[in-house]
Amino acid sequence: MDIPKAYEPALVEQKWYRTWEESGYFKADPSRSGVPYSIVMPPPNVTGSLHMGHALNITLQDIVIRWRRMQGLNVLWLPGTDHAGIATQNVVERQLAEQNLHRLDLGRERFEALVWEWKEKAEANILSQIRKLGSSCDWSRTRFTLDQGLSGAVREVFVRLYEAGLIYRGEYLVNWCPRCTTAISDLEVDYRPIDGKLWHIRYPLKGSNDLVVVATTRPETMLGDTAVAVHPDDERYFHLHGRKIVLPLMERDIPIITDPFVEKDFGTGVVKVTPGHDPNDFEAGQRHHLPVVRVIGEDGKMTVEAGPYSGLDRYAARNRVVQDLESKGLLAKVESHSHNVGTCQRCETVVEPLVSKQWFVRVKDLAEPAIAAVAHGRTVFIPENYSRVYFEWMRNIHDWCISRQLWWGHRIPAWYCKKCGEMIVARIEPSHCSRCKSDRMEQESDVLDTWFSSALWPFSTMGWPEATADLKVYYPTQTLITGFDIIFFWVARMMMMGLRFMNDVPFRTVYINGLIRDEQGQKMSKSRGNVIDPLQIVEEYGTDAIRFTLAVMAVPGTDIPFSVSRMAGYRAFCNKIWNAGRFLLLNLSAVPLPDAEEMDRLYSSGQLRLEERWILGRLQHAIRDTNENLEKFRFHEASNQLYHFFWHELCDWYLELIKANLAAKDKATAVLTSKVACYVMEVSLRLLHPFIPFITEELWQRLPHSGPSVMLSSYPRPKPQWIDGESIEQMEELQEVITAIRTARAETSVDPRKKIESHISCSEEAAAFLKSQEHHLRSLAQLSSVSFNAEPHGKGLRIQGMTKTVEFALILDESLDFEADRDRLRREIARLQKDVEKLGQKLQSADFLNRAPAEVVQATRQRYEDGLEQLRGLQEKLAALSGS
RNA sequence: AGGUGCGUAGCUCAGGGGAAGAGCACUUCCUUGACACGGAAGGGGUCAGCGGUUCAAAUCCGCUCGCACCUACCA
Repeated sequence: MDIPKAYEPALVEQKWYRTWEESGYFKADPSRSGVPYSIVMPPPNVTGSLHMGHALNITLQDIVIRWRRMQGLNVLWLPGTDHAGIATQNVVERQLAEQNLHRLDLGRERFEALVWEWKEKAEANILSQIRKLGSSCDWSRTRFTLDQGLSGAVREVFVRLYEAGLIYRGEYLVNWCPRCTTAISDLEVDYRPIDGKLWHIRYPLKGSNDLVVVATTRPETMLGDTAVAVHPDDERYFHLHGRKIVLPLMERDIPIITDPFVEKDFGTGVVKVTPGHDPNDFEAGQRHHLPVVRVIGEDGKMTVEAGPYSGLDRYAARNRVVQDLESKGLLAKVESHSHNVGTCQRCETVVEPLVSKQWFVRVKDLAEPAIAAVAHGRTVFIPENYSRVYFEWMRNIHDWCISRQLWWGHRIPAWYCKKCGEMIVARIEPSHCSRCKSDRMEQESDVLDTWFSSALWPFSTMGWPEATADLKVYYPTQTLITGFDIIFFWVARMMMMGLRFMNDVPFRTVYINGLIRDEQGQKMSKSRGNVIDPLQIVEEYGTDAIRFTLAVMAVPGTDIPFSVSRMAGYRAFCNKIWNAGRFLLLNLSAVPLPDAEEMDRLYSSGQLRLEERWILGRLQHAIRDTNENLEKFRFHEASNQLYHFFWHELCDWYLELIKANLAAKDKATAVLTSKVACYVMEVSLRLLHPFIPFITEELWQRLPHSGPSVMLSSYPRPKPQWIDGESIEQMEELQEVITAIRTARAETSVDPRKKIESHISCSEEAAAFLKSQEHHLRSLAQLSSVSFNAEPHGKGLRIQGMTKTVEFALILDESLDFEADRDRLRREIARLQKDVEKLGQKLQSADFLNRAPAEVVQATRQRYEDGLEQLRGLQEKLAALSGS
């Protein structure tokens, strides 16, 4: 048998992935039987390549999908990518900038062509990375948000919402990025603390020599002031009510208004009102019907409305305004003041709030059913507290600005008549104006916010608005797995759109995965230089190792400090699995894999030995736990528990215990042992497959199996009747005795290879049991002989020890370290004494005896008595040793 | 300002009302024919602090301290 000593992922991953894909194992078929189970993959942006967050997200989805597929469900996992408007446009713009070019130099068409070129490359790269992670998604259904089909869905939704009055166009204050030269939504603004200044400016009161002092962090906006406001109840300023201000520098009269939005305690309690450049002021302006003066333009420079400051950059204008005020004696004082400044999430430029004509979705009516759906549990968040995050935002939702002044995205399906100005919103480009019949129509140049198309993803990808078989079978999807950072951006909007256009929630469960951080818990970022490239990790450690690591660390909703050293531990686990398989391959008698009936027969035939009944029982536990944990999306517990089962039960004990029998000269014994071992291994591989698909497939194929692929085999279901309490207890006893003997040997520095004589005294019952397992005692504890309840013959030195049920002596014919032995005994005695004391106290308490459940009291008493007895024994041994 | 989460072994983290867990690191020993990406054994924790509920609290509740994050907004 040609099987390498160490698992080499590179040799198997590509091979199996290609086989799976080419055999069509990933393909969904709406016409097949089985309960549908679908997931749409959160589409990665075509901005670059996958990061660890994607690796986590994709791994978890694949685990769920492979598990459900093996359970026999009718599975669809639909992959794809997102055009990511601003982000992708920025990437290409940056490349142009390197050649000293701007997109305006190219024009819209040529620029778009360039972005498409980029997209093709990025997408190909991303999809191949997704493959490398072992993802079993249906590639025949791969979608891209700018695909023809999806674009059709976008248009359809836009038109329907417009016709329903839920989309409107108007002049409002929006967040504007002067660098990207586009509007961005509230969610795309990051606030950062900035050490700024608070300028106190004297505003002359009209018709008097009085001055009113206002405080501002943005003096340049005063050029656009159209009022000054005070709180209506502020006694200090009652005399100002109804008066006017002569706005300095601009020398125009503006009213003093009263409005409760003014905070009396901040600054001077008098605030300048600039409806054109501040969200609060904009609203105040609407309340008081103030004119809007736009002094800062879309390029971040002062407009003609700024008079003498026109053409200056907004920051240059600030300096000039301050200088001019100072020279006129109108600057009362300057304080340093730290405050939050909004910046563009994509390019970090300070955002300029400004009034412009934009498209909006009226969102209240859409939000209501989406709130209700979660409130009624039609969609459930895991962990559950994220529903609070969702509610909080949904209940305070603002209209959604969906237009972007970009070139990369879905062009808004609105046309304007160049002749009469009529606007037409339509599914197909109108050939002429419906009002004046002119054929000089021009399409709206704005594109839609990326999230507008992403919001349709769960159904647009399945062919909506056509009534496709996919939609019928696979919508709503079962599960969405995504990060908390896009609950508002994406999850909430999919909820709204799904309910509106499909009349049902887009997914039953939203599992929120955590953020991947570095080992020190720092966010991974290029600027910190702590980014780990998942594909590089895959090359170094293998896909299975990274997948298992991510699964083990995936505690729902909490961040994951990704640790390479920890992953090395899970690579070792893969290697362990490999070698367990290798061991069987090298030692099995040639037997076919026993089927379920044969195993049932064997189990009830009474031929199975302790270790076999035990491991079959433990296997059922593992099966049950894995299924239960996956059901609850507890990936970390599912995988951790499998790790423990496979390594520390199956490998450490079971495989060790069957070695002799596997190699037994007695053919029947060897065959029986082989059969059970085959079975245990085969089930374990199936159990592990969703987590570590490659190594399990490779071993499964090499070992006795039936069927074309482990990924198509059935997922193990527990057989509770194979959980045999007696074998588990007996096994524990055996393990305890073996471990105690090993400990005694190790601590007294007996040569580990030396077979030694042993003597055990215990109850008749225990003796009978241990006698039946004598071969195991000998091989695992390195004993030459075991005698029971008889005085040891021979006069060698003795090491003594005990467990709950036995006392033992190991006979040596050479000197040994008695002091070490005494030390060991003293330590054990001290430890036991503490325990026993604590238990004794508990048992003294009448409250405990009366109120604690009977089985707890019983268990406590048992432990107490065992402890006492052990303590007595140990003290005797110590005394004997000290005497010698 | 409001909210959420976290503080458990040297490090990174699970667990969660009835005997402290994992990976890595550490100590000692072992190249015995699955595996040194290994085996055996071991050291190491008043589970942030203070109070409360309970027969029983690392676990539930309250407060304090420290650390993250989210939302809102600060003229």
